[in-house]
This record gives sequence, structure tokens and C-alpha cells, in this order.
Amino acid sequence: MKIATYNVNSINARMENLLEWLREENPDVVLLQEIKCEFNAFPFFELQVAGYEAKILGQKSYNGVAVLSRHKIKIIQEGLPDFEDENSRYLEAEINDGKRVYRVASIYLPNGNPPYNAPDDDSKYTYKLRWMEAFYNHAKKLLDLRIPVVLGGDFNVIMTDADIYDPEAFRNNALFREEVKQRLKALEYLGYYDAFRCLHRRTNGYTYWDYGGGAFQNDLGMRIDYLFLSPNAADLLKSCEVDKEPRRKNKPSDHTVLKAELD
DNA sequence: ATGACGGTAGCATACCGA
Repeated sequence: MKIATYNVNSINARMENLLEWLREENPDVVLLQEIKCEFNAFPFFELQVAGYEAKILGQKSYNGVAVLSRHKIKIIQEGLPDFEDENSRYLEAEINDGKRVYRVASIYLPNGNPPYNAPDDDSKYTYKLRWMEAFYNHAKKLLDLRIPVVLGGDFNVIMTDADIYDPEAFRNNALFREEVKQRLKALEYLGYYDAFRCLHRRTNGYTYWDYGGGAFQNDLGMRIDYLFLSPNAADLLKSCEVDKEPRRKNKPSDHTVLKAELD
């Protein structure tokens, strides 16, 4: 079972890039974030030709998440349960790869920083904290399934100083505040494993680089995309790598792919 | 602190992002 997560920053702007990567890597499941379109504008047909079924929770212009799979996708949950959300940020599905049943979710956690033109507006930050609390409560319940669970996506949280090129410059950023880190760390205390850090102690594992200022060329990045594994899924973990190839191509997303092999 | 830079809506410029 090869599973990956990829914030595409618009599925339609990224199709050439994505299709090439799918051909090269042939993953079973891909969790997408920021597809930035509704159902009618989503490229279902092109993906089907490439061998992938797609289920989406779309939204015009912003946000939007999707699950691609070579195997049949059964949607379990559109949006977090018990949480009113005007944004499309959570899509959960059940996938049987022929060997076992997996529960997977594509997650696009809120950024939380104030708008540039309203630096004192903390409404986005409080929304992020409420979103994380609802996500935590649901992730806790998923452990009761006692099956492999993969929670993957753009979490918009930098967990430690080792996960960012300049920790001091980001101390007060909504991606790097202590209470945000603690809320994601709480997921690990529940029993979830950060797949990348299970296998890589020293490498930075950046998954995002700003478009500007030669950030990618100079490796001024941050690790904000994660695959979190339930204990049953962590038992199956064989590899987990950041795949920087999509970020090197023409017209890249500002994020790149994080991929793992289970089984 | 601000603005790269890229994407979307929609036609000029505003909003969003991390």
C-alpha cells in the first residue's frame, strides 16, 4: 500500500505535474489538499484515464480536499463531525486494497494567521484552535476502530525547531505557537505516529518552500505536511519519504509530496 | 513588518496563503 499526501495549490493548475508523478510513482492512494474547485470543475475523467477514482469535498477558489485511489473509495465523513465549518477541509474514506481495510483522511488544517490588512484580527487563529480541538476529538474515536488509520495532509503546524529554516523568525506565527504545537503533539500522546519522524531522526523533512526569494533552491522550507498513523498502521510502516521531484518541475505547487509504504 | 509569487474570480484589483 503506497499512500501519499500532496497540497496541490489548485488541482487544475497542477494536472500535468500530478499526472506525471502518478505515472512515475503509481501510488495506491493520494490525499490532496487545496484543490480549489467544486465538483463540476474537478478533472475526474483525466484521473480515471490515469487509473484513479476520485472523491472530493470541493470549494470554489479556496480549500477543498480529495482522495484518489486505484481501489474503490467509500466515503465515511465529509467535514469533521460535530463541527460547523464553512470551509472544505476534511474528507474521510474507507479503502480496501485487496489485503486489508484502511481508514484514511485528507486534512487541510486552517492556517490561522491574521490577514495582512488586519494584523490584530485573531478570528482565524481561534478558528484554527477550534478546528484542531474538533479534529482531536474525532481522531481519538477513530482509534477505537482498531484498524490501520492514516490521517494525512497539510496540517499547517511546524512541530519543532528542526522543522523550520528560521525558528526565531516564526516564533509568533500561527503555524508555530506553543498552543498549536501542543494540540498536534496531543495527537501523538493519543497513540498516533508521525510516519516521517519514525524513520528519519535528523533530516529536516521540509514539505513546503515559499515561491519567492529562491526559497526552494536554498532549502528555506518548513515541515507542515504529515502522515499520522494509528498503531495498527504504524505496525505496517516500511518507508516514508519526502518526494521533492514535483517541487522541481515546471509550475510546481509550493508544497511537495510526502509518501509512505505500508505492509 | 512587508512583500515575494502564484492561484482564483473576473476584468482591476482584491483576497488568500505560511
